[in-house]
Formats: sequence, C-alpha cells, structure tokens
Amino acid sequence: MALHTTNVLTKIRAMIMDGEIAPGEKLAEIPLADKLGVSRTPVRLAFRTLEQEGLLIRPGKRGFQVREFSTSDIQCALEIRGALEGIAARRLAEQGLDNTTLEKLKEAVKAGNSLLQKGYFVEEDIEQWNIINVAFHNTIIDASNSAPVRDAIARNNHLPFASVNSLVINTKVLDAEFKKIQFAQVQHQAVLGALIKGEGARAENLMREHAQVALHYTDAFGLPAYKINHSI
Amino acid sequence: MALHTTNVLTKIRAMIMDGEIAPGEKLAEIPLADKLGVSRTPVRLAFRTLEQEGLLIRPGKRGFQVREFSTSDIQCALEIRGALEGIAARRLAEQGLDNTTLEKLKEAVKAGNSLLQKGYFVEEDIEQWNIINVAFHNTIIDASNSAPVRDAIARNNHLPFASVNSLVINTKVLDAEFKKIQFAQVQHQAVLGALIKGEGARAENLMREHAQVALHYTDAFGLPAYKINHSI
DNA sequence: TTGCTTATTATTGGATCCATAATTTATGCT
DNA sequence: AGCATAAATTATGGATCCAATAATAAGCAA
Repeated sequence: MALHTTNVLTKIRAMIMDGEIAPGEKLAEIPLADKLGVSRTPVRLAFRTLEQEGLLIRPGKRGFQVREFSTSDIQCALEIRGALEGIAARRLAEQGLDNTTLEKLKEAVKAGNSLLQKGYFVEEDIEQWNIINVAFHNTIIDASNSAPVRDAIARNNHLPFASVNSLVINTKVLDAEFKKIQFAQVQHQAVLGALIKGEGARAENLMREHAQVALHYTDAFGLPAYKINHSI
Repeated sequence: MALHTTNVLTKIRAMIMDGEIAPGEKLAEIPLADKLGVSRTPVRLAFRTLEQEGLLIRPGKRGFQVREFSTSDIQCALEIRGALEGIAARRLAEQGLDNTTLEKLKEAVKAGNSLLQKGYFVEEDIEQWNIINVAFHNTIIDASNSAPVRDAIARNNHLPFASVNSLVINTKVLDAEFKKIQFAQVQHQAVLGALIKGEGARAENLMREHAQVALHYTDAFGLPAYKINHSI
C-alpha cells in the first residue's frame, strides 16, 4: 500500500536526513510523487512544510532544492538550541519544579549514572543513553510552559544536525562517545541542581554550555555533518 | 480579480494579525476559500505554512484553529527574539564588520539621533523610526552570516507580537512611545559600539537586553497583545 | 559560430472530483 | 428522559484536469 498524508512528509524528511536525497539536489513534484507512489497533492503540501522547516529552499521561480548546510550553519544551529533550551531551563527554574517533573529529571539522571557506571559503552548503551537524554531535555522543555520556545526548538531540530535525538552510532568512536556522554551526564546533574535551587540564570548558562558539547565534537570525528551523533 | 498563491497566504496571515480572524476561531478550508474567492488548494497550502509558523494549530483530527497566545507566550517570544538576535550580534562582532555593514549601521544610528532630536513624536515619526529600526536589526542579522539564526528569527517574527516590524500607532501613548524609542536608540548605539570593538559577548548581552524593552511596555499600555507596538 | 528570437516542452499553481473519515443529528432502546 | 447507536451530512485528503508560465530547445540571422 502507498504512503499517505503525514507519512509523505516524514518520508521525504527522512530521505533528506539520511542523505538519500543529497544536499543541493533539485526536487520536482512529479518525479517524487511517482517515486513515493502518491499524487502530487501530498508532495506539494509536504514541500511547504519542509520549506518552513528550513530543509528546502526555493532557488528560483520554479522548484525546490535541498538546502546545503555549512559548518558555520551547524555551529549556529547548535548555538540556537543552547539558547532556546537555556531559556526553557531558566523559565522552569523561575517558576519552580512540580513533583512529577522533579521525579522525571531525577530518574533521568539516575538512569544516566547507572548506564555510565561500567566505564565503557557498546552500541546498545548509546541507544539507551539517547532515550535517557531525550527524556531529560524534553522534560525540561515541556515543563517550562513555554510554547514558543518548544515550537522554536522543534523547528530548529528539523535541521538534521541540531536535533536532540539525532543518533548515528559510529562504532569507531565509541570511546570518544563514552567520554562525551560522561561529560554530558555531569552537565545534566549540574542543570538539575540549578533547577532544584531555583537558580534560573545558572540553569540557563549551564544549558547553553551543554549544547556546546556537540559542537566541540563536530570536527573531531571527520564525519559529514549529517552523520554526527549530537545526542548529548 | 481574485487573490492568488502567496497572496492567499499573506492575506490569511494578515487577517489573523489584524484580529479579523479571532484567536481561538476555527478555520475550515471551504468557507475561507469562498470568502477569498479562490479554490481550496491555495488555502490548504497556506494552512500548512501557517501551522509551521505557529499561527494555526490542529485541535483535533479535523480543521485548524487560530492559536491563542498568553502573556507568558508573549514574554517567551520576545526572549527568543533577544536570544536569537543576541547570537547574531555576537557572531557578527566575532567575525568583524565589513565596510558596507558598518556604514549601514552608522547611518541607522545617525538617522535615529536626528529623528529624536526635536524631543517629541508625531505619528509619522513613529513610522520613520520603524524603518530605521528594522534596517538596524536586519543589517545585523544579515551581516552575521548565520542562516539558521535568520530563519529562526523570521519564523519567530510571525508571532504577531514578536515581530521587529509589527507597528501599530497608538496616538494616546505617543509620549510613552517617544521615551521607549529614546531608550531603544541609546541601546542601538551601545550595540554598535560593541560591534565595532569586536566585543562579542557584550554585543550579545546588549542585544538581549534590548529585546526586553518591548516586554516592559507590554502591560503598561493596556492594549491587546496583538496591538502593541514592539518596534524597538 | 554565436547570439537572439521563437516555438516546444515540461512543471507548477489552481480548480474540481471522488472517496474516506469525522461530526452531528436523528432515531430507537433501556 | 437519557444514553447509545446508527444514519446522514459535512469536511478533509488524494487524484486528476486545465491553464499559465518558466525552462529549454530549435531555428534563424548576423
């Protein structure tokens, strides 16, 4: 059976993320519709959304093009994420944590600690960390009660390299991954501490700095930007 | 003659901004298409874009709804703008100003000073300030060479109250407007100073603080959020 | 051969049609 | 009378059609 509605959107997005459609490549409605086995309509709708997400651009009057991202763009997107999540953290600290939020965050930190305890990582551990990490970040974003921030983060996350949960496992760099995540976990603990104490400014600064971890590992791996694991 | 393509999008957006379509109101394709004298297709496309922009939400399975914004949302959106423009300013300071950028910014500051010289404002002066203000902000954003920041700001600007150039002239508060703009002008000068000296962190802080001016005037006017002049 | 104009082709945007799914209304049963 | 279920209406998503326009190819002239 053929793809439909939102599936078309997510499918095209995935194709871009995975590099199946290369950056810079031109996209026309009809070939893509044929390839996906649907009519032009859902593709047209998806193009508008993807344009807004920043994954597609309109080079001229006709047709869309997969956007190309520079190293500077990657830095930028991660700074944006840091800034936005920083705002969320500060707002949350200022308004105070409710019990369920506190429990969720404590749980994420606890789970992170036990995961890191054995001192090294195998592939599955990184997947596990990814779950814990996303939970930690999303809990803060959701609890901060800041819809515009949440939305801005969601849109920014569509840039493949800037997502909280973009995860590509690279077995060659498992050691580096472990060290990075170890550091990220320490930062999570620090953020939680600031949140509990209601120290908004500190929570914000810590969160901003936290986003930089991914940045500092971007060049080191010598991987294409899209393939970097920014799951910190 | 009827509206077309992008016109439909901008028309609907304007209707929301102007309050012609009220926050919370449900929007269906057919009535709106009829009202605008077009078919469902351009309306459908516009809905997707407006959803991404955050102006429309999908309450259930069927239909869209004009999003309602709380005071907290307004604060949020302005904080976001400050954070994003702050990043742009820092990046610009770090990479240095080229000559044309420097000239544009100097010109904006100079124009602002002469506009404020007479000590009071009439309506046309506010319109004039709006032009100068938008030029100052956009110059920094464009020159910062930070496409993701530019995009994030553009999207955030679609929230009616968070736009750099959302301008509603309220003659009742011309005095308050003048004072606010006087303050904003001082901040523009400070930002330019930091940019020239290459003081990235300071430029960022100043820019963030600058965005707060609008926030502090939000409540004071006793106007609906949509109608506030945030042209600072 | 090169540049310009014209003609052809292809792609996009808008309109309409159809099928599906959701909402609302009506009817029947407890 | 109230609730539940069923039927009818209405809106949405997808497909297709048509017209307009942009891109490209061909042909003509310098």
